[in-house]
Amino acid sequence: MSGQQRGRPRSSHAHQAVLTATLELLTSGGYQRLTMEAIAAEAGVGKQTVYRWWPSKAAIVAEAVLSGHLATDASPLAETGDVLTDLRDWLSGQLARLTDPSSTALLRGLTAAAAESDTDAAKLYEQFTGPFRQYLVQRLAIGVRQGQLRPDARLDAAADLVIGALIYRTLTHGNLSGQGGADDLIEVLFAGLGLRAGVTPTSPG
Amino acid sequence: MSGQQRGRPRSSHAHQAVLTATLELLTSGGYQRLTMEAIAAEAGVGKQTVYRWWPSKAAIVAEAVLSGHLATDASPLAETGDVLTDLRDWLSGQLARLTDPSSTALLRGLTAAAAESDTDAAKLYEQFTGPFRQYLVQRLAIGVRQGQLRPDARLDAAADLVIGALIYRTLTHGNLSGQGGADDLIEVLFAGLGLRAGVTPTSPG
Amino acid sequence: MSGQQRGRPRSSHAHQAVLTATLELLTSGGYQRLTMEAIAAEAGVGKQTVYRWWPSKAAIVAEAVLSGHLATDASPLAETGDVLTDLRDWLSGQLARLTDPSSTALLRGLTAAAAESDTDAAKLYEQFTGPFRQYLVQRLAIGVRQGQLRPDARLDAAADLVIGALIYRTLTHGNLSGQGGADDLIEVLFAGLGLRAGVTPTSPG
Amino acid sequence: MSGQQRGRPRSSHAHQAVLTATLELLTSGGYQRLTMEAIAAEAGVGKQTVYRWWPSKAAIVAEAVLSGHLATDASPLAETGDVLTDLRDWLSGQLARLTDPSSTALLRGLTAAAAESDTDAAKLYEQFTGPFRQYLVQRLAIGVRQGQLRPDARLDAAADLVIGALIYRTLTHGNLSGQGGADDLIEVLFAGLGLRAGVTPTSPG
DNA sequence: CGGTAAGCGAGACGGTACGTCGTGTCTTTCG
DNA sequence: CGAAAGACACGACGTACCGTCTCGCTTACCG
Repeated sequence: MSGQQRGRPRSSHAHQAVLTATLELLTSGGYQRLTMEAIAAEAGVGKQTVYRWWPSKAAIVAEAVLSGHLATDASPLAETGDVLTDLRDWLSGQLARLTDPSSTALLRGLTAAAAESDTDAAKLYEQFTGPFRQYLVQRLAIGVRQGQLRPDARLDAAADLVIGALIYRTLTHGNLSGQGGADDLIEVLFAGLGLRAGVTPTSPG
Repeated sequence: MSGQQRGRPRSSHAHQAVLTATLELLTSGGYQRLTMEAIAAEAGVGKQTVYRWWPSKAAIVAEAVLSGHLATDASPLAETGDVLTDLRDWLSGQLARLTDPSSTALLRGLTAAAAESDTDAAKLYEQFTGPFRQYLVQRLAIGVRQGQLRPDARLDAAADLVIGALIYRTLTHGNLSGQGGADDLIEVLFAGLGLRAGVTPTSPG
Repeated sequence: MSGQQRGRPRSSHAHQAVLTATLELLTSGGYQRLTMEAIAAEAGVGKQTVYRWWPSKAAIVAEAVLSGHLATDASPLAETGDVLTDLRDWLSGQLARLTDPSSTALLRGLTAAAAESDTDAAKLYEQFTGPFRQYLVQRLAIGVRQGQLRPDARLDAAADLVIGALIYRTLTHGNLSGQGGADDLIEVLFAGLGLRAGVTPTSPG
Repeated sequence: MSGQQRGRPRSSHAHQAVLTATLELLTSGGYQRLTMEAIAAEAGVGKQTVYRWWPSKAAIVAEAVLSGHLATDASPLAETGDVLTDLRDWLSGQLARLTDPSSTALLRGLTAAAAESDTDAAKLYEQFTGPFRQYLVQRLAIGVRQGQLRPDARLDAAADLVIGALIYRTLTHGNLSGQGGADDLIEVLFAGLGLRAGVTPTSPG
């Protein structure tokens, strides 16, 4: 009878409350207000409980991101059949979202969490950007299969360029011009991917 | 004129010592060791002196970057006449530098400094990446003038893509494959810039 | 009942250590060395713990005095049956003790603590001198009961005079002449200034 | 002789302003507000000027007291011919003055200044209380000469008792009962504790 | 009358201590 | 035996004064 549940079981309620509190504090007050004490207090949870489940602030943020508590808005790209349009729309949407203060707060907080921990940094960042990267590559791969893109296009590198630019622009430029910014990136990107005949990579207008 | 010198003039020695100490601590111990007290102690300076000159840690790092105390290795691109070669070499060099632990520590510290201050973030980041961006655009502009690149190429967007990718890869990937990584990025970039006939953008077999 | 014990109880060990450290620093280095940081360090205690228990330095000193951690040497007067002898001996003893550097350091520190806080001053002083005052009045009262002193003698006023003189002499005179000083005070106390016939010293009806 | 006047003479205006500022700060805000910087600022004087003239805060207070900038109200006792009345009136007046908040602030500040400096303490205190003591002894001596007091009365000891009691009562008791308090002290002083027959209070020859 | 020397207000300097806040660990009681 | 509560040792924060040190500017005496 040794394998039996002893003592009080872990409270999944506490677990959820911590993740929710983390979201709340991160989007509202930035990374500065995201202290372990504030998380515990906001969640109505003992500090020890937080430390029992997560080794660091970065770990909490990481799980909050992965578990969907943080609205990262990582959505698959549309598949209209035209990879150019789909990518442009997706990129415009992402840039639009990044004008929202809570999104920039989140991204900045994430960056801070990554920067502060030598060990968790890479992991955290990859977990956060992973889904975006995955959706991007998936859609581009379809474009390749459909003959719209060169078969030997470096999809991974392209995804890195796109995501890196998104983050970089968010962190540096105060105001992002939603549509124009996307078009410029698209412009550079698509010719690089070897867009074939009949498709004009230039922007509308 | 009322704005004349009153009281003891500010010590440029103290000023320099703080910037030097900031570099030392940032590259050696990471952003965690970069406390105001450590900076003051390392510089042999009173804390008040630090606060008298800079309002925040981010501001110190920003000036340390700009003043050249931090070896950011932002160098102009070579001009061999072949923009492809020049960009590839430069990119390889940057990626190689970013494998150096002190460089990643610096970049991470910079990111942390940017993330911790809502106000200084954009400014700090732009100051740090500004020179890189400028050199990139300059060389690409020459390529345009020499007819190697499309006259309507979006140089700014290309620079954003490159720098964003550099930072992103540094923060996420533990190990960067110096040559291959650069080639992939080059591959995507150059066709996008409308590389003309006779120049092969593909990587070495 | 809502007022029940929650969380970790306060450490009486820390409490004691602070009082002991206060004594040590006060008697050895004077009030200047008695800083909150020094107390915490000497006691092996966090500063926060000190502030959690006491609102000010004066409060710590006050409790250290009351709790007997500070050797104030407030002892009852002997009862040989002769109030004159008992008072003279006690007074000589106190004056002798006050030639001890650590005692003067303590008294001076106490005075400094009292002076630095408008609110705690009176309380602190009274707590310190209270026992002395009490023992004095007690012995004098016995003298009255035994018919050695006038039944209408102002014992409180006499005690104030004695204690005030002790403090005053300690703070002003560098060197106190143990025996002679006591005798002079005794002389005045017991016989007064010897008001001559026809003059009534008592207060108006 | 080399000791002749060279350079700009010291500004008596600055000197006066410092003493006045010291008074102002000491009586208004207590000893806590009496910082060197506050004195210099209030006096409109450079800090160095203050340090050039006085080695310590206690020294400033001491001179402020002596120079009459501080209204210590040390006045001679009246000489109506009746030493009892004169002393009682004087004592009542002093106790009345000591109910004034600015007077207690001054006395407390003085005590603090004395307590904080091992070296200046005695000197400072004696300078402050000296005049009071002197006036007291003078009047008592007249009483002796006029045959109202015993020729062998210990006048110095009596003065110490009176002044000590005044200070002690001010520092400890929140409210001093002007008249009654004086009468009690007078009672003890003049008639003593009324030692009964057969007991000789005098000291050894 | 110009030179020289010291005092002047101002304020930055290297320090120390302040009182607060956050860290990660611990020790209670309660469920 | 987990979880809340919260005290613990520790260390960094940003501020206030300390006593010292330059600055540019008087204000005297001097040769």
